[in-house]
Amino acid sequence: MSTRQQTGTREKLVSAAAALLDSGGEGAVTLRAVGKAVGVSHNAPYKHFEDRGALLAAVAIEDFGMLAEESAGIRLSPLEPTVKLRRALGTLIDYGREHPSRYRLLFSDPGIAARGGELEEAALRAFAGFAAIVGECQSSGHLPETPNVALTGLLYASAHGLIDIEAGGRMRREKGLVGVAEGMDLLIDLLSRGGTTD
Amino acid sequence: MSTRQQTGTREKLVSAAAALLDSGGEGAVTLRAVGKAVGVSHNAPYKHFEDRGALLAAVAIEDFGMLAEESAGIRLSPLEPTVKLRRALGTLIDYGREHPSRYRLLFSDPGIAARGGELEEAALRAFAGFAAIVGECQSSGHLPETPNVALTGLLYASAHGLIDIEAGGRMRREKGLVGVAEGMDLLIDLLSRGGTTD
DNA sequence: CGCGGCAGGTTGACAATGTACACCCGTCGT
DNA sequence: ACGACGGGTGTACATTGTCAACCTGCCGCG
Repeated sequence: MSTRQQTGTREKLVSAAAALLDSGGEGAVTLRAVGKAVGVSHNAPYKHFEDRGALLAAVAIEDFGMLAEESAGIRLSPLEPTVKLRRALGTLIDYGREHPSRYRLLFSDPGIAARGGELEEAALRAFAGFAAIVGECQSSGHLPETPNVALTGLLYASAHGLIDIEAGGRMRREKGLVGVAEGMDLLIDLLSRGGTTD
Repeated sequence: MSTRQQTGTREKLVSAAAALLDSGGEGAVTLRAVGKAVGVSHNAPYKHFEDRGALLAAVAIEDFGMLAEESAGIRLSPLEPTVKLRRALGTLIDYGREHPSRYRLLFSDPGIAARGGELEEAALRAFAGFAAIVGECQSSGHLPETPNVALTGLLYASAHGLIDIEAGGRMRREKGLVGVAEGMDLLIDLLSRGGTTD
């Protein structure tokens, strides 16, 4: 418990960047705008971040941490494994719906992905939490005995695909495409149906 | 048959943009660079496209058409339904591997998705071809009787997720994550196992 | 034939933006 | 007392999308 509120300009910068991301997309996150939002000059961010990408990466790290925490909370809760799984996927879906640009930053931005280090660790932590939940579903016989990483990756990728497509503006109802939540439910249903048959 | 090779600068611009996309990512597609590659001035593109986005959209439309054609070819071939499905997904996967930036442009770029019209039609045509193949698999009992759009959307989204994650640089072998092709195979296997049980 | 228009191209200018550099100030450790 | 250094500021610059004014060869029409 710490690493928090030391009045830091740095944290304000990260928050401002996240807010801009939400309101205007990645393009709206200009160093000048971020600076103005915090009340500093457009060059101040450079005292805290290597470059624009590092600022975005900081946003991503923070959000990955948040997602990992939620995931952990769900895992430790006394719910049925499949319920946990659906709930974990639900938080991801909600996050993607409420913060499409941030979602894309974390999960779909090549520029960010390249920037390893701390960010990569944060991402892996989040993934690991999810994997654990999938593992519980497998142990309890609700999901096939496929190797855990493979199945987790598949579920994660499917969720990502659905969310990403929706976030990208495709998958409108008019086209008859299925929604994100329905899509995941469908997938889980289909997977668990073939589950017990080894 | 026409609307083709009239020596047009326009087509050269599209090709150059596609090439730059391949070699240096979306960021490398500057109007100046495209112009230089074609041998015209940096403002020439404006005589053919509304703005930079329209140029990118043209690339996307062309590629969507190509993918739709491939899809149609596969559908009309005398293969087993599931083989067709795997092959159709395979072409998508290959396309994503060979042209990651272009793939993202078509399937994962919010700026492009917003630009409806001709592009949307092209995308829907490609999707329809894929849906038809999925339909064949369902009729032949190889895939569950779930409503076609839903299942198609799910398969398409899963493939997209896997490809997108790989294209983004995540999903490295070292992390133990499954590869794109293996992921799709796994999904199809799991789905078809529960299929006949309605 | 002459000529007006127009598609397609050119140059120049502009504002926004990421980034580099030089400078400035207040707080500490010594 | 003081020097270094974290955190800030302002200026400057190259790159880029976009706009506007201008040019130019071709084509249809009088």
